[in-house]
Amino acid sequence: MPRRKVNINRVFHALGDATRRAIVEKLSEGPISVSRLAKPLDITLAAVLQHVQILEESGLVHTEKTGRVRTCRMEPAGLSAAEQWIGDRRLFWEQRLDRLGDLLAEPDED
Amino acid sequence: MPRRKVNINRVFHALGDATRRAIVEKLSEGPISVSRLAKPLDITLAAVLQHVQILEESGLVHTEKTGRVRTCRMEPAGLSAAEQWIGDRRLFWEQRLDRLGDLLAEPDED
DNA sequence: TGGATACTTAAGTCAGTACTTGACTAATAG
DNA sequence: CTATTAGTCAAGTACTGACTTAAGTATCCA
Repeated sequence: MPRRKVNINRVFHALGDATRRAIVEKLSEGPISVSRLAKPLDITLAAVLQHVQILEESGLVHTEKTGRVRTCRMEPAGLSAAEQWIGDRRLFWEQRLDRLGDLLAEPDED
Repeated sequence: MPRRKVNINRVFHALGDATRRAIVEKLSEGPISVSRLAKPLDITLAAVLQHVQILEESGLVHTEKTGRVRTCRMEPAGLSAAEQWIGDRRLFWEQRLDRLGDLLAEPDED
């Protein structure tokens, strides 16, 4: 159950940034703190936090603070929403090709 | 075979814009001219053209000019690349859950 | 208690992006 | 041939978005 409603608009916007995709890649290996997320990235902790917030608002990521550490984890529903949007497009595309194929396959020569 | 190399970075960036996703939605129903693409959108033709160019550079869309009409069509490889990136993330996520499940499932077996 | 750690917040900078306008070219219909 | 249609190009503007710095809070450790 997602803790926050997924917004497809925000999800795609969030994934549009390479740094945020790098964060998602890291998070898909498992939960991790903000500062450990920041370590391999060449930007300040404050900047990483901003990215994390955007990811959280999109519904892709959930975070939780325990003591002074904020732990980030994937919220798979966000990615699923994006995947489904893409899948829907492919569905349209394939249905269209099917109809096209039907037309071309018509055995109506004489 | 894609006419242009797909760049995952550009693909996600292109999909990050709502207007461009609307264009992709329209194109997934079938090829269409730039001006017909522009009609339902509340922006100028020039702006639409700019979006189409970005989509083309990302490898999501292919366009071709015949006479004075430029026809745009989907290039499915672009969407597939994005879908695969997402799928890969989910794979990592699920593998992690599996390992976690294994640990939790058998406290005193063997 | 005091210093280090892990964020958090606010403000500001700067580049990139979406969009417009206006002038232009090329194809096509009357 | 002329008018219209369809797109193209080049500036220019306004806004957004990524990033930084700097100062602040809360927690943890010795």
